[in-house]
Amino acid sequence: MDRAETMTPHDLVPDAAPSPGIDLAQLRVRAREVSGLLKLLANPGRLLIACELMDGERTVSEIEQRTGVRQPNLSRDLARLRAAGLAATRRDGKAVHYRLKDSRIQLLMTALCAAFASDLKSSSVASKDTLS
Amino acid sequence: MDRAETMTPHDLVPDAAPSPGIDLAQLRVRAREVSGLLKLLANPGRLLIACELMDGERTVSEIEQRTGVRQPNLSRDLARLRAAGLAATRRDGKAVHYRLKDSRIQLLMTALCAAFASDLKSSSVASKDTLS
DNA sequence: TATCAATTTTGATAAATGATATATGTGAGG
DNA sequence: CCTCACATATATCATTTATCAAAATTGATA
Repeated sequence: MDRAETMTPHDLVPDAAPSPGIDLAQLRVRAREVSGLLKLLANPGRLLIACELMDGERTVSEIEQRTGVRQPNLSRDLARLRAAGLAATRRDGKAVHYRLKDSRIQLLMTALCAAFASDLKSSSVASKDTLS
Repeated sequence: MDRAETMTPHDLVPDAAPSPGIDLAQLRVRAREVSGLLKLLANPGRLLIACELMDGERTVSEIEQRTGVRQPNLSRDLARLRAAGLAATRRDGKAVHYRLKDSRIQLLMTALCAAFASDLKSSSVASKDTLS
């Protein structure tokens, strides 16, 4: 296929780090943990769930309606978020309210918004997952 | 098991959005695309690879040495990054140099650094993946 | 050709996913 | 108290996808 196709001359890309002062050390050391967090968001359904929770507390049924993720799968995904310490719950009668608990996921979601917000140059990064 | 166990009173968590002005609309609309990008980083090896490329251009062998990802797997992961339009290559004799191409992955990596940099309260988000 | 660098392929195993069925837990009425 | 309906949780299963290691392949240089 197209192995090393682009072949751009190096001169066009200064070899320096793009963002000068960022500290990658923690990321390297905790690569497992970080990638685990990313994996939780690396699914269209769970990403939509996270979007919902960014708006504040939401009931399971509310999330189901608004994301289209089917209830059993939704419940499973919410359980995953809880197990990872990213979400917490509160029961009010029959309904269970979910909310985000961990600040890192909020930082991350905010960064994602910044990266994709007014980003018209949509790339080819795609996924084959369906939506539950 | 422990269904809705935490039961924290709602009062402790104001229902308002944590970050006021962020625009989740794009994230929702492009959930597939975004989760596809996240999936690429949602693996310890690939995350380490991305860390390397944040520092600038790197040869495949350099990345192999520094990340410990075995060469055939490394090559496949780099190919994924290329296919997603996130990385570009330049050949110099036998060596192929990789570099990051897309600004979104850089924003994302920077955000990850910010989220995990001086974050001592390590959570239980973990992954079972090994390192290639 | 011999050799080193990088890529692709293959096969085995594990994990995620989506669908469906079933169970639990809670409040409302009888 | 008992049962029903509703909200949520869990179990299970078939299918897809990701993972890693090992082997075979291509590319470039000496």
